[in-house]
Amino acid sequence: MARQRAIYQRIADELRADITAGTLREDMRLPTEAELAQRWKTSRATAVQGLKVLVNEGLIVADRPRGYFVRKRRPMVYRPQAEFRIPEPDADIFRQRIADEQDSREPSQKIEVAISSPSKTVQRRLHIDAKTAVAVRRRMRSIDGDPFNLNDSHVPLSLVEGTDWMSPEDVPRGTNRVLAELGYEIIHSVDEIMVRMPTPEESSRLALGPGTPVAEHIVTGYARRDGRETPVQVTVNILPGDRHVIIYDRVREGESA
Amino acid sequence: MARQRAIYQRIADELRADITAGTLREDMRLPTEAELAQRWKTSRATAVQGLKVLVNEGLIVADRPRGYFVRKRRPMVYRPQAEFRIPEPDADIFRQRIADEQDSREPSQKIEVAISSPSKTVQRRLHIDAKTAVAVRRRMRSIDGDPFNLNDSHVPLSLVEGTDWMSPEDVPRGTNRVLAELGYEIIHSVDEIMVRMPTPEESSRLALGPGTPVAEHIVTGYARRDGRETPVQVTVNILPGDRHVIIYDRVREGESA
DNA sequence: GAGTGGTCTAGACCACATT
DNA sequence: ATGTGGTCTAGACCACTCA
Repeated sequence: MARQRAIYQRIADELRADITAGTLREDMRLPTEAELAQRWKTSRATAVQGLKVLVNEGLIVADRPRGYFVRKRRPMVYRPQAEFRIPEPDADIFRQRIADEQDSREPSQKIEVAISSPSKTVQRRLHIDAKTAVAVRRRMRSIDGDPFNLNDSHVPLSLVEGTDWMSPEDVPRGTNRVLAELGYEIIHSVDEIMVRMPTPEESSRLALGPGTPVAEHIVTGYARRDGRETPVQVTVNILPGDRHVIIYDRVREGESA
Repeated sequence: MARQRAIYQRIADELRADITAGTLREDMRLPTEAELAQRWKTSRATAVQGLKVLVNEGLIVADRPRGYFVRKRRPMVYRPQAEFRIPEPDADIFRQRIADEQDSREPSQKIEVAISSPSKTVQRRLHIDAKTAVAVRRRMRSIDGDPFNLNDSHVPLSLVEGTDWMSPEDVPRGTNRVLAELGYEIIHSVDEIMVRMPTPEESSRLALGPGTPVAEHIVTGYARRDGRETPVQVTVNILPGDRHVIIYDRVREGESA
C-alpha cells in the first residue's frame, strides 16, 4: 500500500479543503461514515478516523443520528477593558457589553458565592497561603439560554465578609464598585491569557463540543493600601474559543523618554 | 454490558486523574496500549481510543516507539504592549522580550518579505480591497532552534515600497520606527485575540502536537493622516498555547465622567 | 530481534431520533 | 422500521528505535 499519507488523513484533507473552500458551508451535512468508506474503498473504521480528525480540529460536529455537520462559529466581542469602567446604573457590566455589541440576544447569569481555600493559582497572585480563606463569586453567563462563559472572582474573605460583594445576586453597581467603597479601589490590573483545551468539567459546564479550546483569562486587581499596590482580587474567566473574540484597545500614551 | 460510561472514557478518566493528581508527572511514561488493553480486559483498539482522548486534550504525547508520555508545558511570557515601545539600539523587540523574562535561551528568527494580494482578514482591517497590493513581512521566531511563533505584518505596498520595512533582515531600530520615519507613526492599535485549533499548515510550521490550540492575535495599527486615524498595518501573530502566556498591564487612567 | 505506536480490516451490537 | 453515529472485537502488517 502506498503509505505516504494515510487514507484517513486524505479523507480528512479532502473534506477540510471543501470546508475552507466553501464547497461545504456552515451547517451543511457531510457524507455519512458509510458513504465515505465506500467512496474510498476502505472500512468504516477508517472513515470514522478521518472524520474524527476534523472533529478534533473543531471544524465539524456529529449530531447523532442526523449525521456530521459543518460547525458554525459566531464569536461575540469580549472587552476586558470594559470591566474596568463603572457601569451604567442598573446595568450589569456583562449585560451592557452584550447590548453594546450585538443585536437582541438575551443575556442571563447564575451567581453562586462560596467561602473556600484558595487554589495555587489564586494563592500566588494574592500573595496568600492555603490557610487564608477567600470568598469566591462564581458566575455562569449565558446568552439565549446557551452557556457563554465562566467568571470566578476571588477576594480574601476578610476584605468582603458581610458585604454586598458576597450577595449571590446581581449587584447593579458592580462588585468593583463595592470594593472601592470598602477602600479597595482597583487602580491597576494585570491580565494573563492562556490558551488550552478545556478540562472535562469546563467542557460539560459550558457544553463545549470536542475540538473547542478555551482561553483562561486571569485578571489580578491591585488596590493602593498604605501607599503600596496590593493585590485584592483575582478573577478567572474561562472563555470558549468558538464564542469569543477578546479585544483590547491601546493608545500610545504620552511618550516620554 | 454496562454502557453508562464507555470503557475508553474510563481509561481516559483514570489516566487523566493520575496526571492532574501528580501520580503521573511531566515526562513520565504511561502504560503501553497493550498493557492497558490487558488491564481493562478489552481490545487494543479501545485502549488506543482512550489514549487518543488525552492526546486531543493536549495532556500526553505519543513518542513512537518509546511510548506515551505526559506532556510538559513551559509557557513563555508574551507582552503585546512591549511591541509598542521603541526597542533598545541593536535589540530587536522579540529578542529583548525573551532576554527580559527568561533565563538564557537563544532566540532567532527567519524573515521573509513578499508582495501579495491581501486576505479578507487584512482587507477588512486596512479598509482596502483585494486589488490593492500589500507588502508582507513574515517572521518565524524560534527559541533554541524550536519554533515559537509566527508573526506576519501587512502594510499597503505604496507606503513602504523601497524602504527598510521591506528588507528581509533584522531591522535593529524596529519596523514600527521605520513606519514612523515615513510619517506613519502608530499612535493607536486594536488587539484582537481569537482561540482556535491550528490549521494543518500552522501545525506543521510550528511543529505543534495534536491537542495544541493557538491564539490568533491580530494587531491593527493606526496612524494619524490628515487629522484622521487611518489603519496602516495589520499584524497577525499565531501563538501556540503550550508556549505562551499573553500578558497585558492595565492602569486605570484619569477617571473622568 | 523485540517492542512500541500507526494504521487498517471486516465484521458486530447498541441507542437514538426521525419517518 | 430505518438509518445514523458510538462503541467494541480480534485480529493484521507496518515503520521505527533501542538494546
